[in-house]
Amino acid sequence: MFSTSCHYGLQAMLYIAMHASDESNVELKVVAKEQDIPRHFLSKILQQLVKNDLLISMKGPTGGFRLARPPEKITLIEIIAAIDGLGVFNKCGIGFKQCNDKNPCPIHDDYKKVRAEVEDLFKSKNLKETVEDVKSGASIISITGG
Amino acid sequence: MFSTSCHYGLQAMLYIAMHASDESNVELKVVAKEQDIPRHFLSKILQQLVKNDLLISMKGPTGGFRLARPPEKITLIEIIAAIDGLGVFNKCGIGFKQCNDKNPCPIHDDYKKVRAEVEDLFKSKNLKETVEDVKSGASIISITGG
DNA sequence: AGATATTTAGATAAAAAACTCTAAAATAAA
DNA sequence: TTTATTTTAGAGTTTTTTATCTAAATATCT
Repeated sequence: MFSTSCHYGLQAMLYIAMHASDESNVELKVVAKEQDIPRHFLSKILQQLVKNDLLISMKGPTGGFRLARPPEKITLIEIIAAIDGLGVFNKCGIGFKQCNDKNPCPIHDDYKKVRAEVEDLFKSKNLKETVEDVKSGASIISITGG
Repeated sequence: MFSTSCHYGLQAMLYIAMHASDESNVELKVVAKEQDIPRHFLSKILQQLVKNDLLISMKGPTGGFRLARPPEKITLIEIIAAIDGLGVFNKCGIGFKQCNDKNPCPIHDDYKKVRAEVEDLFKSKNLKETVEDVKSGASIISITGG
């Protein structure tokens, strides 16, 4: 569904939402280690999220990353949009370039419907909700990190 | 969602279902040209579909490819299974390896549901239906080929 | 048998994605 | 002001995916 980079981005954002605050950052190396993501690769991804105003970064000691906005104001689809783009939610299921509402492929209508459901799912879920889910024990985001 | 190979495989199967019969084959080069797929690349994909008993191939003049079974006995998910495998329908939406029903990620339940809907869509659609859709003018599978 | 047409197979190449390394820039703390 | 620590940036590598080329195998037709 999404690229590896996009998965890493989502995972990292979830981790940062859990562990950073208005007064404290979480370091790249910690995210990388806890979420088992290649450090330098993650570095590029977080830079991209900074550029897209989803994260704030600070250099030097006590530096690191924190959310650019309150977690309830960041939905998962924004993270996807920043990394993979929203193309996935607009592409033909069979890969026909010319497929659209006027020129539908044999599964166009059905596929369009479920595609929209997936999109709605990521659009409706924000980081605050994911943090609450993890803190309540309803779900997990890493083996160690809860 | 699926790899380029998988898209090509689906497109080619749809084309062959439209243009081959019990007594006639359709040639690789025709599928490649009409569906705008790189010829030698498509060759590998069709070989894979032959090995998975979805196509029959014949060499020499009048040779080519035809369906291994009646089109109503081939569902789209079999094509996907032969090329990409069914992994897509079983993977975490956020990319967590450890995510499952016991250890759910924050979107596990929702994602699982829509993932199953996508799977059902490809499971329920067979090649006969797609051919009928195209022949009735309800949908298209290529610019030239109807 | 010979000519022609087709798939099969293997080697190779190009492009994209995933990942690594090193050095520079910035900043907090001692 | 120096040192230590962290992000940033750019180049470079590896792996995977996508695509191409050539020759062999097979089959049809004359």
